[in-house]
Order: sequence, then structure tokens, then C-alpha cells
Amino acid sequence: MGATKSDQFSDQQNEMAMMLKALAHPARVAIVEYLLKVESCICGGIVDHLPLAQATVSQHLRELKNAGVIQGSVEGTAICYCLNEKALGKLKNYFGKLESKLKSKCC
Amino acid sequence: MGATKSDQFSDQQNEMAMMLKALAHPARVAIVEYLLKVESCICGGIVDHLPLAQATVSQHLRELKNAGVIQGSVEGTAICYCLNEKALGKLKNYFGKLESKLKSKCC
DNA sequence: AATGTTTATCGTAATATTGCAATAAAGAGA
DNA sequence: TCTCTTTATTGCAATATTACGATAAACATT
Repeated sequence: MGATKSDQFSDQQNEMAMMLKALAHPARVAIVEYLLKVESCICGGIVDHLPLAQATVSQHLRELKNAGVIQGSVEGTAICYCLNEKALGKLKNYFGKLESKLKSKCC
Repeated sequence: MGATKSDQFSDQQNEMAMMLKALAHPARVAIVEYLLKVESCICGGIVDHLPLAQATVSQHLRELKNAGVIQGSVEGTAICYCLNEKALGKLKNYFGKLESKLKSKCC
């Protein structure tokens, strides 16, 4: 025991949980907000902006990338990270639908 | 080490991460979707609907409740769980703002 | 009072996450 | 080539999460 029983839930539920998990840490929220604030694509400087060691930041970036929330690509000299519009769109739609369905009911 | 450095991030970032964390598990996504689908408020029956032991479901419900995503109240005989419209509204707004800011930039 | 039903909590094992120092890898510039 | 800078990876310790059996608590129904 101890491992999540992913196979017991739908693909959609697992996908949503995976994306939400990627954002379920203040450092990763901060990274996304920073990418959004500065340029939406940024080459370098993320580490200096966070109160964490370089190795830790790199790990958080990898998690965001694995979940598809950000994209990273080698641009000549540095590595550039961008927000993934598609993933953020999915999240927006999900909560949008959730809320509109909720409002149509009455408690 | 090992513990999240919450104090290094803003209250807003921590709050958002906390709500997202509450939803960052397929079982908890399934619970929210079930509450939405059936009635938005439901008294009993959640356990039977999930492929997990009763103790585990109870634990997941507690996490959702602690994060403010759902509300639970003793209604006479059973315990009724409802979605918290306010929390879901916050999530919707967050991703809505995120996406609109993103679209106004160009990569 | 005894029984059944439903939900919560405790205790515990398995697994995952968080964080960092150390080190590697890869390219830029001297 | 040697060094500097930047990002990734490895290895490890501390902590958190996930899951469940056992048990408790609260209230029905008999």
C-alpha cells in the first residue's frame, strides 16, 4: 500500500489530478506566475528568483515540464521555459465547467 | 529537509497551492465530480461509489474539507458533503486570469 | 439494551515528495 | 585548452502522502 491506485480511476481524472499535482506546490505556483509576469517565455534567471537551491528549482521545473504545464527547449546558449497554453486552457475550462454546472444547481 | 518551505512564498501562492493539492489526486477529483454530478450536496453513499476502503475515502474527504473545497455538516442522521462554491470560484478565476494574461502576450 | 449502519480516527506499512550538497554536462568566452 | 556560467542529475536524509485493517463514535432500528 501507499501508492496511488491510478488504475481505478478514469484517464481524465488521472490527467487532471496530474496537472493539478504539478501546480500543488507554492514554488511551482511561483514559477508559473513568474513565467507569466516576465515574458511567458524566459531563458535563464528562474533560479535567482526563487528562495530555493538550484537543484531544487531544477527538480520543480522538471515536474512542471513532465506534467505538460511548461515547455523547455534549448535555445542556442540557454534553456528557455515557456508556459504551455494548451495545458492552462484545459485547467481553465475544467474549472469553468465545474462552476457553471454548480451554479445551475441549488443547495 | 524534506518539508515544504511555505514561509518563503506569498500567502496567495500558498493558498492556491493548498487548494490545488487538495484536488491533486484522482480519488479527490472523482469525489468532487461525483458531488457535482449527483446533487452537489449528498448525504451518504460516497464510500460505495469509490474503489477505495472506507477509511481511505474518509481521509480524502477530510483533506478536501481542510482545504475548503467541500463542506461537511451533520444533518440529523447522516453527514452531508457539499461543494464549496467560493473555493471553486477562486480556482476558476485564477486560471481564467492566468489564461487571459497569457493570451495577451506573444511567444 | 442489543444490533446494524455510517463515518471518523488510530496505527502502521509502503511509497512519494521535498530539499540540498556534490557532481556532471554543455556551451561561452578568454 | 582552461575557466566560467548555467542547468541537470545523483544520492541521501527528512518529511508527507496513500492505503487499509482495526477500532471507536454516533445514531437508527429492532
